[in-house]
Amino acid sequence: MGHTSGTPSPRRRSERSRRATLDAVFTLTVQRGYAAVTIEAIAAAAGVGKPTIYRWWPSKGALALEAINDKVGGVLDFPDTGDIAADLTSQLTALVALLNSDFGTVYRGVIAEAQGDPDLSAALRDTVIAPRSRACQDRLAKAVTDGQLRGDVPVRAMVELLYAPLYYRFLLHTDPLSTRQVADQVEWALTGLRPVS
Amino acid sequence: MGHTSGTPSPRRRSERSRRATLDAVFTLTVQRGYAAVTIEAIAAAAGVGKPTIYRWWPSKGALALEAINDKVGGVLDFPDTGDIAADLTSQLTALVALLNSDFGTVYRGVIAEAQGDPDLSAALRDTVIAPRSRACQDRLAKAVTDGQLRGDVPVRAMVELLYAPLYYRFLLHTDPLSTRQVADQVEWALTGLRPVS
Amino acid sequence: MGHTSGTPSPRRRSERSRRATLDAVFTLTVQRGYAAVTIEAIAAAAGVGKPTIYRWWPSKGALALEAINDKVGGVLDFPDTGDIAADLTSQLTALVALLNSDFGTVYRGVIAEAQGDPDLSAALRDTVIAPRSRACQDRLAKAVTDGQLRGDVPVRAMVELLYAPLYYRFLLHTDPLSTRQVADQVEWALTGLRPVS
Amino acid sequence: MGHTSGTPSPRRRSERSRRATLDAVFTLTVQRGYAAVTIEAIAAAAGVGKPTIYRWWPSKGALALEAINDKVGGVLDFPDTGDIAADLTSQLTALVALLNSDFGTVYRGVIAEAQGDPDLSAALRDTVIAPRSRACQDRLAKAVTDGQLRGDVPVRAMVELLYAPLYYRFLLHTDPLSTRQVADQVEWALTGLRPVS
DNA sequence: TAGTAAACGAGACGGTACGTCACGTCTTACC
DNA sequence: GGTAAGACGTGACGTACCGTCTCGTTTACTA
Repeated sequence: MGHTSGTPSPRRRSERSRRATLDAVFTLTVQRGYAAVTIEAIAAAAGVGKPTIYRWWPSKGALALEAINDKVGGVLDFPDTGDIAADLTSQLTALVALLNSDFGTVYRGVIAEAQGDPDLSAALRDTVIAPRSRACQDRLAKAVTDGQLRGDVPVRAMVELLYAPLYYRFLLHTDPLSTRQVADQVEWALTGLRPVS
Repeated sequence: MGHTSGTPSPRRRSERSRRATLDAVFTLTVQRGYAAVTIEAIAAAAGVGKPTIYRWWPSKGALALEAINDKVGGVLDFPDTGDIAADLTSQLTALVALLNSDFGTVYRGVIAEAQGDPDLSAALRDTVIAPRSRACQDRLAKAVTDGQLRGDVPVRAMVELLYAPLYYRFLLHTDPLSTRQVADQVEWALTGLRPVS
Repeated sequence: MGHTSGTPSPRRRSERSRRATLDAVFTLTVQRGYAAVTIEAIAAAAGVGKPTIYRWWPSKGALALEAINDKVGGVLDFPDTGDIAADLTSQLTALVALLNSDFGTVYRGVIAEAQGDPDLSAALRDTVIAPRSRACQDRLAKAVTDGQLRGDVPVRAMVELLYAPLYYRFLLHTDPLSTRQVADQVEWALTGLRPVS
Repeated sequence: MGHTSGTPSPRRRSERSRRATLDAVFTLTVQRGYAAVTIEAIAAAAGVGKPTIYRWWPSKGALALEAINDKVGGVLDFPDTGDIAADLTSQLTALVALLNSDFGTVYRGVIAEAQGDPDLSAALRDTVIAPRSRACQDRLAKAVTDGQLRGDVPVRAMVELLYAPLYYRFLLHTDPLSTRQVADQVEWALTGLRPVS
């Protein structure tokens, strides 16, 4: 839907146009906010024709998602120092820094758009969230094996307990995200809210 | 911004138009999805003129937010049976049911729109999230006093640890929200992820 | 076809927009040539929105046709001095002058466009050509009654014999149209149309 | 204008492509109407690359004009039975038949396009109209010499008096062209052109 | 019990962006 | 080297909504 034709052969594709388009999405979104960016403006800023954009991406959301993945694509490995609390803290701190950067502005827009676009939602989950969640789950599983974490809680639930508060603040704007709180939040998630008996 | 004139006197306001408009937003959003609903369609469905809508609401988001608050407005009291785990479970279960209903569709749309609209974001926080968060915080504070929860963790952080995973699934669509998992999730948040020593 | 909706009520129509649009078509066509004029350019030059144009006219051709009729609308009466040759000469001379003016540029464009648009072709025939042809036929019929023209040649054929050479030069650009040749041309045609003495 | 480069050497030119292109123009124009035919569609239908078309023809009009000349190119000789009325009737009847055939559809399109394209207009005049007009003029001149036509009317004007009514109906669609009326029309025109006995 | 001023429905308006189409140019690979 | 295929930048297309602005018409307070 939206494609000019049925997925053209990428052999003759202009890498120059691809790069300029992805860069323009990022720049414009940071400047004006995601919702205010139009495909026309992207095309103009990138020095690219609109049909070229529609030839390769079905929507602004798909374009922005690729821009995001293009920016942070390779970073997938989870640290393993042996200390699960320290590893989680360093990883979550990095995520907070990322969400507070220009990247966060674009990411927020994509998440917003995905609320009304199932295809984009699936792509967002599959290319951004799921891979990182899995990397985290692997590290948590090892911590379980090491005896540092309980074995009777699904690692998927652990991931949510650790990451969800960050997204909560990121998307609902109740409190600003700060890298300084991360260590405490990890600790509270690991220790639980009940008093030490 | 968006108002036809400087805040008209609400004395002569037509309650019939207000009701029809709010109902139309809700119905249309459920039918077509939030992003696909236009103010023109709302006006037509409600049998209302466009200027009437712009006279009373600055944007589709503000309109949808009022429709939401109109739907679940009064429910603000937090149960207190003396058992904090049970109270949290019942409350979170109710929220999950709500998010999985038609209400969730509209709510999702408003949250999405708020990502690019600071006014709407603030209104969403102040009228929907903050009051309920405060009610929960009060109940948690009492549980701290009762010795059921630790006193060295801020209640705001507790609220996030409990609610955030629900919003995480609601907005990122990693896993479906189910009322059956709520009790376990509450338990894990309260107990922590470390093994029982 | 092309209408935004099914013929809106003309009661609230903006006369200012109508005038500005018709004037813009004329001005732009004279400046750039009919084929080079776009509806976007018309809208911009008239200070009018594109949808307003599409609301009231189905195509550029229909718009240009109305501009033409707006320009020369009332002139329909055929002179009658009693001398058919003189009357035809004055009328045809006026037509040649018109075709050689800015009007001719627009008229040519409409005739060209009508070649591929049956609706426009019919409208052109019914609103421009047929009424004037009929007026001429009436005058010719009177000349027949007066004994100045043969009665055994259909007046429609007479009209063609008189007018067609003008259109021939106008559209095929074989020779320039000149007002000075008109009298001779009328004379040559009439020699054949006069009653056998 | 439009040429990819400055007139390539026609020695290596593919006759197969030329033929297929000219045939495609004709077929598509008859099928869809001249205005609706695009160069892309011609290229696709002919199994020819677009640059090949632009290499050899400057515009769709030039292409269609060549297709026309390719179709009726050789027919230039005017009959001479000694009877000018009969010769004119047979020739004009043939033209009417041609204009009412598929050829007429393409021809109409070219004439329309020529209204806004001086180059095409000149080419149309020089390659189609002028040669046939000259052939007719020659025949008429002989008839003058033979004493069948007046000597004081320019043969160019005679040509117009005879041919213009056909083009008038062909382009303005006031009445359908019929081969049966031709003899009468020739007669009416000639009555004026015959020498005063 | 009018008179009147507001809010109202309807919808035309000047705009902006949409997603598509065809243009004419250019590049690549083949023959 | 001419050719087919087709991606490219460009720009106009006709449409959908935007938010504003008249219009007459209710409607409900005032006098």
